[in-house]
Amino acid sequence: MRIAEASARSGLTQDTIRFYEKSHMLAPITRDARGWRDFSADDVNWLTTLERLRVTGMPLDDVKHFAASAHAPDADSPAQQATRLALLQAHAETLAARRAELDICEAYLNHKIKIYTDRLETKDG
Amino acid sequence: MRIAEASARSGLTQDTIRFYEKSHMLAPITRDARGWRDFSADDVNWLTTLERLRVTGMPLDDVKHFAASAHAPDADSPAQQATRLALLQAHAETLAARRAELDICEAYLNHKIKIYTDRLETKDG
DNA sequence: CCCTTGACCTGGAGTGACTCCAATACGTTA
DNA sequence: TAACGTATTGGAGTCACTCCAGGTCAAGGG
Repeated sequence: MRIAEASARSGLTQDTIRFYEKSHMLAPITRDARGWRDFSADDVNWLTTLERLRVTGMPLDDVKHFAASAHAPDADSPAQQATRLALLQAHAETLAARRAELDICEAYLNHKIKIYTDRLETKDG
Repeated sequence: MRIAEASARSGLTQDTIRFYEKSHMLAPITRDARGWRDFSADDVNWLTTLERLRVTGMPLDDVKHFAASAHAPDADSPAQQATRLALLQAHAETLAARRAELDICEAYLNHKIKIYTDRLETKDG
């Protein structure tokens, strides 16, 4: 399929897909007679995985390591799988930390909002 | 106080404080005879507020509007307070959305992690 | 008196992860 | 033949910092 469909299916923009290809995060994408990219179903699955990692905010350097491991000749060896698992686990920890931060921020914001609403409500008192 | 102490108290780096000043997000900071910034307690309170907004990921444009309202001559008027309240409420909504996204991402990550751990555990079977 | 140290100053370049744009190419439709 | 739609490329722009080179100034040490 062409880049428009790959984009629609993976949720990544066409620009982001091209950017990921430039950054060596994809297996080589074949080209048709016109020089247009021709994505396989596997390619789209990989793009979808990258999209999920991206939404979680995993740094591109980590995504690159993940990609390198997944595209290595021995990608399915226990060692490579352990490498990828370690990346995912480390990232899960940063997400947990971010959630904690988000909690604090929400509490702060709600506190501030309450101060403002209280003040505005009693402006005639 | 000087910038080092303002930085320590507010949690912002010295570079970020200078950047915020350049970007007109602070009330004018007085300078001593040497030309060094001299922060008042009020200045530091304001920096601390900005740090909280920053950690929540409020876009700088919004923070600038917030700052403009807080430093307006009629900053304490109901209209200006309502302006700031609206900014905070809008931001609280984006935080709620981000939390929802984070939930989905954590679920996805945990799912992936489980797949890997299961596969590695049974590698000898 | 000079030298070093340390805290600060400035303008400007670099970073990460895209995102947008101009110029170009090619096949199809009117 | 011209316009249209879909793609290509390299490179510039964006956001929110972050870092750096080169400089000033006051105090302390030899």
